[in-house]
Amino acid sequence: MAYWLLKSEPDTFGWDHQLALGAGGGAWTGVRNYQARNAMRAMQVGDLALFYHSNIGKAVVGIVRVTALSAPDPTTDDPRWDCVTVAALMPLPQPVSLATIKATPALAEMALVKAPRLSVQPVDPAHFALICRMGGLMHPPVSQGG
DNA sequence: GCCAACGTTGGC
DNA sequence: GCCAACGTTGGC
Repeated sequence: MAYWLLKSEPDTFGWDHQLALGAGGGAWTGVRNYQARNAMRAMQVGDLALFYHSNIGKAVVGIVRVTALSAPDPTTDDPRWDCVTVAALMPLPQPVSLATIKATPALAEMALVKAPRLSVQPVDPAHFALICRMGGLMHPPVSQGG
C-alpha cells in the first residue's frame, strides 16, 4: 500500500472533471516524464493519491483511488509512456494550499516542496494523513493497495 | 506575463 | 558521453 500525489491544472482537467468520471474513474494520461511514469508503474490498485490543482488554486483538493494498474497511454503512439486509472474517492472539505503546506514544518520534505515540477510523486504515509486532517477529514482513508 | 528550474534533445 | 540549446512546468 502506498500514497501518491497527482498534479493537474484545473482549467485543463480539475477535480470537477475527475468527479464527473464517477466510480469507474479515468486514465491519467499525458505524463511525459520518466520519474512521474515510474511512480505510476509502482502504483497498486487501491493505492490512494492526493489530487493537487497546480497553477490555479495551488491546493490539494481531493483524494483519488487507483483503480487500474499502469498501462500504455492511449494518447500517444510512443510506447514509453504509461498511465494508471484513478477514480475520485472523496473531496477534502477544506482544500490544503501550497502556501499552507510550505508553512508546515512537518511537510517540508514533501516532493511537492522539494521537486515542484514533478507531476506524479510518492507521498509519505504520515504526510498523507496529516494533509487529510488539515483538509478536514477526521479519519483519513487508508490505502488498500498491494 | 515573467522567469527560474529542470528535463530532454541533438550535435559533436 | 558531454554539453549547449531548447521547451515545458509552475510559482509568483
